[in-house]
Order: sequence, then structure tokens, then C-alpha cells
Amino acid sequence: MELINKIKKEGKRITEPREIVCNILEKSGHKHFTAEELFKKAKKVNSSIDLTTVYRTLDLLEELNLIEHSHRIHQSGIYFIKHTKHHVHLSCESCGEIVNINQKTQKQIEKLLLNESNFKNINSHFTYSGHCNKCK
Amino acid sequence: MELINKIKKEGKRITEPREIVCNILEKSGHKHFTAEELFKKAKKVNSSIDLTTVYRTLDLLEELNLIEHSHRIHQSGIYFIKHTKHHVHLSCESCGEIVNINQKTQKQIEKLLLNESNFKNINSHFTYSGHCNKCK
DNA sequence: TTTACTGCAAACGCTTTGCACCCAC
DNA sequence: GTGGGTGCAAAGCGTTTGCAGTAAA
Repeated sequence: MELINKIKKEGKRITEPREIVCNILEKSGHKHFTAEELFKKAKKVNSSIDLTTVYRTLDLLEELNLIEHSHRIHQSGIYFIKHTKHHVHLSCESCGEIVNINQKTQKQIEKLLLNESNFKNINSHFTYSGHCNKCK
Repeated sequence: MELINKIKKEGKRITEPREIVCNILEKSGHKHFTAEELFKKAKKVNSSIDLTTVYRTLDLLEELNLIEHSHRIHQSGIYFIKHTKHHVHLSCESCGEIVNINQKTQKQIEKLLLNESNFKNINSHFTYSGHCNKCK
């Protein structure tokens, strides 16, 4: 119920689609979801909910700094509740498993890239990919 | 003329669109191109050439191991002549500048990711992004 | 009452596919 | 002559936008 309360506190309206999406995000133990996955779960609660609304709710939650999303190559984005420590992901191209890469490792990677370029910052807003042990 | 000769050597047909695309790729000093950029340049040589054909020519060249491509988040892919040493890219989100990241750095990054996961390999088939010094 | 939010449909950008025609071999 | 390659049109995918109706405040 935390997410929806924060929406309320921001003066935004409480609606059924928003409640449903927030519930799913919170009750699933901080997993990563695609918009499509959330949409399918939401439709089981109320079949009239629309994918567009899921996207808009996710946008809102992200604006309020409550969730984050990450991009994957040739796959849809993943959304997840914001952790205190920023982290990035590594996703298996075969089975889709997503593992977290901790902040320290990510900082080291950024350092390597910054050292080799004239860049000021690195965008960690994407998901690394490869193959996990189980696959191939 | 190297690329087109290799196409011929593989028993593939030499056509005007293929010649044009190969010429552009070779005569521009190993730059990185989007399919759209190649398409625009190709149309200046023969205006009847189609984007689809550019994509198909790029696919062919990649199958023959003569070029590579890399993905970018929210942007089109970039294609470039294959270097002896595999490298990856870092692209500025503002101005689009693409800089090469050398193999050694990439290997270090892969090592960091592999150490922290149960993954067997990392896909380096994408482009890192951030902001270069000139921008923002 | 008011306007934020919704569902629906349509457009988006990049890339791929289907298909009939054509030309390199 | 034959089928590999082409241009064109249309579809694909994930996401966004426009719009008129609806309901939260």
C-alpha cells in the first residue's frame, strides 16, 4: 500500500488501475516486470484495464522516483521498485533470467569507460546481456 | 573494392545496390553508419535504391563476417567494417558522437560482470551511452 | 463542478517480411 | 532460362500520442 499512498501524498488521484498496478509491483517481492507482464496480471483483476494505462502509471511512478526502469536490446523494458542503492542488471538472452549487478561493480565499469573516453558520465539505464549457466 | 570482391568470391551476385553500399562503407574511413545514413548516401548515387535493400545488404555483409553492428538504446543500430580486434562503442546521447572502447577495457568489464554472476558469457553487441565533454 | 485520468485507436521509429517482377549469372 | 535480388507495401514490436468520455476530488 506504500506506492499508492505516495501517489496520494503527491496530490495525484487514486484510481483502480493505479491501485492494481501498485499492488502487483509491491506484492511480488521487488521483482522485475515488463509492462506487458504487469498488464496481464492487472487484467486478471480488472479485465478492462488498458496497456496504455499501465505505461502511464509506470511513468507516473517513475516521475515520483518510486520505481526505475531499464532497457534491454531487442526486448521490452523492465520496471522495478527503486532500491536504496542503484544497481544494474544482467539478463540471459535465452531464458530471460535477470540478475542484479551491484553498485560497486557498476561504478568500476563506469570508471573504466570514463578513463578511456572524454565522457563526463555514463548512462547505466540499460541491461547487460549474455547467457546464464543453465542456457546453451 | 574489397567488400564487393568478397561477395563475389562467396558466389553471391554483384548488383548495383550492393556495389553502392560497399563503396560507401569502404570509402569513408571505417566510420559507423546507421542504415538510414547509408540509405541517404546510396540514394545520391542511384535514387531508386530502397532502404530494405540496404538492410539486406548489411545483413549479407554481416553473414560474411565483413561488417558488424551494434545496438543503441532508443536509437537505430550502427554498422561498421569489422576490425581485426573486436571493440565496443560509447555514444553521446546528446550529439551522437561515437567513440571506440578498446578490447582490453571491454574484457575487463566482461570479467567484472562474469565474476558477479553465474553467467557464461557477456554480449558486447550494444553501445554504451553517456554524455561527452562538449555536451551539457 | 472540474480536470485528471481513462480506454480505444492510431501513430511512432526501426526493422523485417511477403510478394511479384527483373536481371546477373 | 532460372532463382537470387530487387522495390514496394505492409506488418512487426514496444511504446507513445490524440481524443472524447468518465469519474475522483
